[in-house]
Amino acid sequence: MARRLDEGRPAEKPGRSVGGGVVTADALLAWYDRHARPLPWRVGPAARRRGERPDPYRVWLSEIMLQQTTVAAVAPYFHSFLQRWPDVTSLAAAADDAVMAAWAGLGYYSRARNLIAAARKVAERGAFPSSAAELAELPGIGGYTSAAIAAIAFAEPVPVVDGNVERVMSRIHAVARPLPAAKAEIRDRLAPLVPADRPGEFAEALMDLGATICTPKRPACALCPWQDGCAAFAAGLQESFPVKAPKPARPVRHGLAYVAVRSDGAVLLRRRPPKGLLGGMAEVPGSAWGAEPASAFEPPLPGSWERVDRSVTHVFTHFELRLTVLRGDCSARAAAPPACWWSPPDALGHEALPSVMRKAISAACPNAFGKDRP
DNA sequence: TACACGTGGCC
DNA sequence: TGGCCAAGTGT
Repeated sequence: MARRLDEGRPAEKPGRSVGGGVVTADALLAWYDRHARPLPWRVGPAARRRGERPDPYRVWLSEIMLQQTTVAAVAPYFHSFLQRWPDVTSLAAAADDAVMAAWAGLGYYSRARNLIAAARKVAERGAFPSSAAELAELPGIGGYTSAAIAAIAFAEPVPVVDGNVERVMSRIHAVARPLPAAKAEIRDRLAPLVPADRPGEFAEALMDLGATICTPKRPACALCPWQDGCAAFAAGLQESFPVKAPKPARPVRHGLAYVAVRSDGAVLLRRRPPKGLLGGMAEVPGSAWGAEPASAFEPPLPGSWERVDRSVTHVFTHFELRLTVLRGDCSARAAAPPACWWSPPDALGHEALPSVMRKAISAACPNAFGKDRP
């Protein structure tokens, strides 16, 4: 357990100090007032001063999209969702597959399934709940997201702990316990710093600090408003925190993918099971994925199948997939097998195809897709 | 607690 | 180039 270096100091404003400077909400908010990132879903400090308040729908949508996903990847999806479904009522009324197709490419597809379910619950009850505890009852909203929405959209003074905050706080206090076990300690150390008047901006500020100054590699400590109170910096060990448990090795799995192409360019697709990996998304027919390369596997249609030169490699979080792609050319009259459908060229780009399946189709048909992703 | 769950960018 | 990383949640 890391010893608190600020033990015994007089309790004025909550915070810790090392070299005379102090870690306070005021210091961070003053930095944020000057350096807040302008983000599409954010009401910045200047707009807040003018009385503008965040829209809970936009805050919620952005927070779901941002789970384990970079700002750069989210921005175009956020804009396209907002244009198509400007409020929770319209999203609640959307067809499931339209939402899944709009989410395609962003990853972690259970988020999209939970997004639909949560939108319908909110539409049913009339509005978003305004407390972190109630928000956490909605599907797809856990400890981080409930706190973030409650703080940013409803000004509830709760500690908001994401990966950025874990990094910042683990450095400030030189937390020796590895993540994720240290999460409770970090939340407890953050809670007394949360200001009652600007809890949402405090959360946004801490995340901005982690994203732009207190970065994983080569943090810009010279620019940090909390530098004077940082135990890791004082010891010259800022890059040694946070301590993390080692990650397990990533196994390789193999599979076969059959890209059946009709003479008019339509591609044969089917729907994956609703839960699990890529749940509810579209795919080309293929074998199961296993540790050994598949030997014999029945094609979805009879005919001649030609192996595509380059197999497709795709890295998931917990395994690496190597797909052998086979292409078969079919007549315009070929019937789709049970539970499959032909997707015409002008529809293919609008299907709920995950990236790995777009790779497989592109390997067999290099011009199958235009630039139709957000 | 530990694992399943996507993707693309960076160095 | 391969490992790491990004505003986590559900089971």
